[in-house]
Amino acid sequence: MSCTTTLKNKGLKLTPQRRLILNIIHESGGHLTAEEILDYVHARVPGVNKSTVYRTLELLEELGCVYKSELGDRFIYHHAEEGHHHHLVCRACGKSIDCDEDVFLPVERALDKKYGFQAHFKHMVMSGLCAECRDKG
Amino acid sequence: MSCTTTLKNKGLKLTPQRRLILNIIHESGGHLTAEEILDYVHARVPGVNKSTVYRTLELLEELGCVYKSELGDRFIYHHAEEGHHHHLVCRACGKSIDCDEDVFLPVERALDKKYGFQAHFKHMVMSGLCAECRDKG
DNA sequence: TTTATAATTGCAACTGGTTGCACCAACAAT
DNA sequence: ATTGTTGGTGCAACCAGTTGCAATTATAAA
Ligand SMILES: [Mn+2]
Ligand SMILES: [Mn+2]
Ligand SMILES: [Zn+2]
Ligand SMILES: [Zn+2]
Repeated sequence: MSCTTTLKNKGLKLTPQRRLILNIIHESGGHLTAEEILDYVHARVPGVNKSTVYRTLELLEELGCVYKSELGDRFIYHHAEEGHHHHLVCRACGKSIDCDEDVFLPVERALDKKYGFQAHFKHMVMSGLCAECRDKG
Repeated sequence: MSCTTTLKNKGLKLTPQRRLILNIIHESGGHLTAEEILDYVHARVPGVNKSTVYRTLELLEELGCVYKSELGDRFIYHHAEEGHHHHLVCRACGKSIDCDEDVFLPVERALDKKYGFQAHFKHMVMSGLCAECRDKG
């Protein structure tokens, strides 16, 4: 479902500020921090308040329109309708490998079967050792 | 390996402040926020500075002595030598289900096989729908 | 012991992000 | 058209957590 209809279905409004923030995340193709988004917003419409931006990001995440992922020491935002994938980040060399979205299917099935729990793993960022760094160290 | 030897092996010191923080996390049995840890530290030794506490928590996490997990809107610290498990948190009713640590083994094996990437999933907190709430909604 | 080196802490200033609140805009009911 | 209600924004004060730095401590070399 599109962000626009998700908002409307909940009686929420697609204000100019929200449209602007959604456009910025969408055009970027993913991986913007809140601070970067705030900068882009100010570059286009200087008057928008930072609390509006942070509140909008929180709202969009709760609605499932964007995903928030912990990447190293910061958080990045990713449009939910972009191509789905995960990231493997090497803690030794810092390299990031794109990862197929299906690797978590066995976990989702096991959690459902054992606990009746319905979980979805979206745009996960995993820290670990890449093949090269593992062979060295 | 124990925290003490991990520190010594890296030329780092087990100062009274660090020992105190480790004891607090260990005795709690897990799930303390940084702010709660800071409060417990001040209750025992009022002079310790907050920057020391935050820097110590960051250090212990990097060393792998404690795990930091995102639980809802806050972060909790968990002693690495406590019993290993994960948490399933229902986003509808808030209930937390303890989860077997082995559920991520298929993912760890798949990442290793497909990408040569070595990842370890420790004390994960997963958001989703529990059985009861799924049946209702 | 004396000196050099590196680790650690406390302090104070700073910053990213949050919160309470008054005002404003959209919309529905009368 | 008027009123009532709900949602959204800007503003300013606030707070948790970070950072730079000088002073302190432990350790090792001379
Ligand atoms: Mn991505
Ligand atoms: Mn736990
Ligand atoms: Zn690597
Ligand atoms: Zn539930």
